[in-house]
Amino acid sequence: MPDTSTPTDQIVEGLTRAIVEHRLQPGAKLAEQKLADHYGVSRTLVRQALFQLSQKRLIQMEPARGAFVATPSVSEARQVFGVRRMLEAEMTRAFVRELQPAWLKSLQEHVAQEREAIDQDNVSARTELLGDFHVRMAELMDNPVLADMLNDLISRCALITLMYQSAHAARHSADEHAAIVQAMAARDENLAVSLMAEHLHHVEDSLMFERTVPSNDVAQALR
Amino acid sequence: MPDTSTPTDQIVEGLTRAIVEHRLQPGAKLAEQKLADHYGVSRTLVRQALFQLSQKRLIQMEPARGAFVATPSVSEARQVFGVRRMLEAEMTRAFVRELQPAWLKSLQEHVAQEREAIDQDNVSARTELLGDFHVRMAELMDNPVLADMLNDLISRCALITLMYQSAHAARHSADEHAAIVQAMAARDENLAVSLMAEHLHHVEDSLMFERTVPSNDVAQALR
DNA sequence: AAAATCAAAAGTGTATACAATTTTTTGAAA
DNA sequence: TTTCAAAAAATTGTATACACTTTTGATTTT
Repeated sequence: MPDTSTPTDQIVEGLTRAIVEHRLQPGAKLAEQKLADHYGVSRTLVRQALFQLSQKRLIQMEPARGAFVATPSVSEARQVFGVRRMLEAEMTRAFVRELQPAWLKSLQEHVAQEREAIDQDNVSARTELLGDFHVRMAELMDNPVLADMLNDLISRCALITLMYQSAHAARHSADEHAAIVQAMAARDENLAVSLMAEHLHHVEDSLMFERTVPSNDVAQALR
Repeated sequence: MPDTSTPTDQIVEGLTRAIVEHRLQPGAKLAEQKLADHYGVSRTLVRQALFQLSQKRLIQMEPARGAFVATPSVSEARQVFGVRRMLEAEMTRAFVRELQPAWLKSLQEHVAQEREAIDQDNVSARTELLGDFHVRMAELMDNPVLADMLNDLISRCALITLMYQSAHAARHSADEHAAIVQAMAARDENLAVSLMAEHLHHVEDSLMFERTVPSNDVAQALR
């Protein structure tokens, strides 16, 4: 496919994946020149990318000290999940009310993909798919504003989520997604909404384990 | 107070105000060099500010063509209000559940300020205050994640809202805010939630009038 | 007169240069 | 050896330079 995005977008993309997949440890320093060398561009473009990432709260910039992979606090994590519950409960309600057969099919296929990735122990794929389930709902409802917003929230969660989520918890998530889709198929609005709320509670509760300590080497993490 | 923000932040701030207060018309070209001259900095800083604004959807950047004040479509406006209803209904519920006396007092004072600005026909102040009512709730709940998110959504609305909102509609909004606070004071969770949902519907419905056409001159708009 | 064409001007995209700040290293004194 | 101080190196913040694209406007063609 022909490079549809700007160089800056590619850097944002690459760093986002590295952060969300935890190849870059929270707190890791992101030195501009090193990134520039890695991507074969000047610091100008790297800086643009870093500014964008700081707005998405994936990195934190300290004046004159540089950019660091964000280290969201437990309190911030709880706030993010709290907002997700507020938003997604009502989103689920609207989804069931406007439900179209094609939407169900799409979500069912999505859950199948999740299970495949989990069975294959593909951590980065399963992570992305588990988050995308929620974004997919917004997309199906043809609401890009909602989809964008969820995407941001979920990226932010990912920094926390993937820090802690076990394969077991991932399978649990996929099962809960399936149960939600089933409630939707039965047009049971209240059940779907409460399953979604519970699901988000479970994900939140499954998180706060101690972390592993991945590599801190930028060049290696970006491959 | 000692310049707490970076030069870039000041440009973002200045442009945000100019856009939200409609001194810069939707669609207006934002030429980098003109902005740089106005703020007495180089294009470098202006570009950083423009990128930030484009992420907040206040401006739209077209490759090699430059930055333009966003012109949100009616469909996008409806999506933004839809998301706000989803989010703020549940926020209102949580607010009443955790209600503290000091929160009520703060909101009551806020409504008083709104009415003062409306009585004095201070359009930019009333606009800001009417939006801030919603952000204030999130702040009182001590949830910066929610507050930030609402702030972004409301800025985005402002582009639409203030384009169309009459003094009459503004007073109506303030009255509805007062009614919501009253329901909160009575600890009537369901009433507060439904008043909030209705309020957002009313604001949305009051908007879609034809627009006036303000100045298109960047230098003048920024004073 | 309207449409098409091409040169000049203006504007954006990226790299580089340099000043200001922070971090690291070095070396001397306690 | 540890601690502190100063110098050196590395890094960030901003401005400028230049290539490339778009826009403008004059000129030619139909």
